[in-house]
Parts: sequence; structure tokens; C-alpha cells
Amino acid sequence: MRTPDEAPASSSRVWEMPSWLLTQTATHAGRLVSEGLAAVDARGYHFRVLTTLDELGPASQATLGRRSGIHLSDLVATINELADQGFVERSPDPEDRRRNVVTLTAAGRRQLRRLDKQLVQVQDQLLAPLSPEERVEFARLLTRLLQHHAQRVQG
Amino acid sequence: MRTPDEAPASSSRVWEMPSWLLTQTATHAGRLVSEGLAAVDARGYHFRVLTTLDELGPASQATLGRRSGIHLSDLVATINELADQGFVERSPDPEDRRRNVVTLTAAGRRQLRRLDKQLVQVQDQLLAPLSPEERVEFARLLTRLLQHHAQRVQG
DNA sequence: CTAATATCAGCCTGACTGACATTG
DNA sequence: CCAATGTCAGTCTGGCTGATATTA
Repeated sequence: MRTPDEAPASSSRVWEMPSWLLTQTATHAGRLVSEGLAAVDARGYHFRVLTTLDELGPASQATLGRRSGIHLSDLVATINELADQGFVERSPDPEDRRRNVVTLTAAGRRQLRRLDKQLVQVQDQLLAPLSPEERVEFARLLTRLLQHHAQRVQG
Repeated sequence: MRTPDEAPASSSRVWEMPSWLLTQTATHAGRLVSEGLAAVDARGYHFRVLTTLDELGPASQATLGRRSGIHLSDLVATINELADQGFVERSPDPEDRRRNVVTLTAAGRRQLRRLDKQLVQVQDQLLAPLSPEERVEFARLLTRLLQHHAQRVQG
């Protein structure tokens, strides 16, 4: 006997709550990003570290963590992985022996270009159903929300 | 020696990508939701199950899973927890002995009302910096994106 | 003595996979 | 034999906590 439970429950409170729409859409976005990055053997943290390194130049892990917003504890593993792939090099800082200096390699710079390319495509997939004006408006609203809530956290 | 790495890197590609804005804002939303629900000893899955149960009436776990969008494997634990709290009851279905019938209790209905109240507040916190018109527009854009991508997944 | 740096182990939510036994 | 149902164990990303050792 076929039960009529395959139709989406479009009438419920849940599926209309902004928080639900937002987190759900973000899940799809996350999937697209993950797939795009996985196609070049990377994930989010890798991109963030490589980008930050590209902006800053060689930096300690602590600095890298502050700038990329990645926890130091997570950075350790991320940099291990990037180093294994030959995209960064980790060497002790002679001026401050607590520090490691992390440096982007030439291969790392090439990888970053690949990641950039992937992510540009992902943005387009993500925003496909929106017009150029809507895309601008969407980004504007998100930026406003993000500024508001980022403030409240950092205090 | 103070290093100038405490300022946010607002000029980078990362922080302007829609996918980043979206997932980041969703992280904040998720935090607000979690905190709101934790205040009444619940989390997201609990709310979704209770709501679905309230709409459907007594249902099997498979039906519940399809309607709430929660994986069967995750439903097991969620229903265990809700049953421990006395918010649902799980009993074998005499008509189909593969099935459990899950029923909302009176306490469960009261809990659902508490959760609803919390989540209304959360929506307001989340959207605080937006005007009423902007909130509508925001929901509209998200709904469009969500419809597009939900389709592509379910196929 | 305190602060910063790096490392390691572990937790949490939500989404998902795969294996398995029972029943229709 | 196949399909549906429920259960269990385990994976993954991203964000976190806490403990610890080393060095400034």
C-alpha cells in the first residue's frame, strides 16, 4: 500500500523559517564547495590557508590562524596535509624558536590557482537561479547579517 | 613586537564569495538555533521530529524519516532520546510487525510549544539588522536557491 | 612568573554510508 | 527472492575545548 508521504511538507512552520532556509541552502552550498575542492584533492581549510599565505607571505601558524579564522589545533593537521602534498613548507623560525614559519611553494601557488578556478565555477552553480541584480542583493543582505553577528561574537 | 595580524582580511577573495558569506552566516544561525534549543534541552533533530509528528499524527519511523528529511539511521537515536524524555512513545505496529509506531505524548506537545517559542525569538535575533522588506526579500531569494538545489539532488 | 606558540586528543551537530536481521 | 523497516557502527567537515611542552 502506497503511503502519501513522499510529498514535501511544504505547509509546515519549519520549512518557512529563515534559519531553516539559510542553513539548508548553506548545506547545498557546502556540498558544491566540497565537491569542487575534492576534484583537486582539497577541502575548505586547505583553500583558506593557501589564500591567507598568498596574501601574507611566509607566516607563523599563530598568525595564520588569526588571519584565516582557523583554530590553531585544526591548523596543525591542515598544514601537515598541505606539507605532505608539497604545497607549503614548515621550518623553524630562527628568530623565535617557538615559531614555525610556513611558506607557500611554487606548487602551492599553482594549486591555489586551481582552487580559485573551481570556486569561481561553484559560485555560479550556487547562484544559478538568480539574476545579476538578485545576486548583488543577496550578497548585500548576507554581508549585513554577517557583520552584525560577527560583531556580537568577537565583542 | 606587535604583529599587525589582528585586523580582519577584508580585502580577500574568500570573504567576498557568496558561498562563504552563506555558509558563514549559516554558522551563526546554527549557533543561535542550537543555543535556543539547548535552553529547553533539545537540538535540531528533536524539533524536526516533534513538528513532523504533530503534523502527521502517529507514524512509522520510515515515514517520519521521509517527511522530516532525517536519515533513518539518525532517527533511531533521536527517537530514543525523545522517548527517554517522555516526549514520544514507540510501540510495535500490530498490522505490520516490521514497523514501530511513534506517537507524540502530551508532554511532547508541550515541549513542541516551548521549542516553537524559542525559535520565533531566534528568527528575530538572526534577522535583527534587516528591515521587514529586506527580510521578505531575503527569504524569497533563499527559497529560490533552495528549490533549485533541492531539485538537483532529489532528481 | 606569565604569555605565546605549537601539538595532540577529544567532543559536537548534521549529513551520510554500509552492513545486518526481521518481516511483508 | 525481493523490498521495506529498523538498528548499529562508523565516516566527514567545520568549529570548538582542554591539556601539555617549549620558548620568550
